[in-house]
Amino acid sequence: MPELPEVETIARDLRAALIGQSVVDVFIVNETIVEPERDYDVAQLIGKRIKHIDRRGKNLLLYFEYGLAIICHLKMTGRLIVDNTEKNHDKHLHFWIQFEKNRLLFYDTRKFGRICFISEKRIGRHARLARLGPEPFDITNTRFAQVVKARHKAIKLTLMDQEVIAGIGNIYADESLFAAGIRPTRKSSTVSRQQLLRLHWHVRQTLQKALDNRGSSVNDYLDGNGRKGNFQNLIEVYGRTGAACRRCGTTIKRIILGGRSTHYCPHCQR
DNA sequence: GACAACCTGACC
DNA sequence: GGTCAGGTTGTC
Repeated sequence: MPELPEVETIARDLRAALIGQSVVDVFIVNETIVEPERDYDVAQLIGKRIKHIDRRGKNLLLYFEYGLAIICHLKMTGRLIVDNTEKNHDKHLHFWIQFEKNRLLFYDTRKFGRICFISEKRIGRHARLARLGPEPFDITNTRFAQVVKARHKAIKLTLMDQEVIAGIGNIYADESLFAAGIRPTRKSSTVSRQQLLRLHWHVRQTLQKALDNRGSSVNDYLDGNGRKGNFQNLIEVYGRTGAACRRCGTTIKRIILGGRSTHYCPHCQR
């Protein structure tokens, strides 16, 4: 479910609520969401303070004292919510940490999400993190144009390729390409350097706007406080199949690309 | 590249 | 009953 703006919003919410608190207890309700390779026993978290919380691509990183860390990927329906009122017997609650003042709960309807108990010094070598490309807000526009142009597949698939750029998923790939006026099916390598420089600007613009609106709650997404985002109300093409393009009135088209629904305006995007 | 797999729920 | 869903990974 969550892409960069959603994961970043959650990271900020968790940061505000949890930093500095000690772990009182940890509960794994469902082992299937825990990656089998662990650097330490979860009981070791008890008594340790949470030092900082980061995001890398769509991964959330929790750092505790004594070099203990947790990597969390929410995949499609995962949620990380700070809540003290929630009962523990929800069907989709798989993991939670009791802190001094708050409780952090991990829910996931489809159980695609994963939690990894890893030592801080090995985080960079975790298989999923090690392969991630640069963050869209860190990469320079010239470098962006370079790495995108080097790929020989549909530009939407390049944008969603986490090894090229980290954090862009189905919603923001569609929205960024609409903003830049580029058809999702165009081969990356055939898009001009000028167009790619513009695209990078629109990618950052789109992600920033989504961030300012606390992410998109199209289906399941809730922020770290259990509230919906607002960006779903500002979406131009994603999920608007058959509706009129707000820019030109043409009917928004839906095709399948890389197995994912892809939405675009046949008139505005060439 | 396309496709199935991992899962559950919503909707037609 | 079938289709679809903010993701990733492995197999043709």
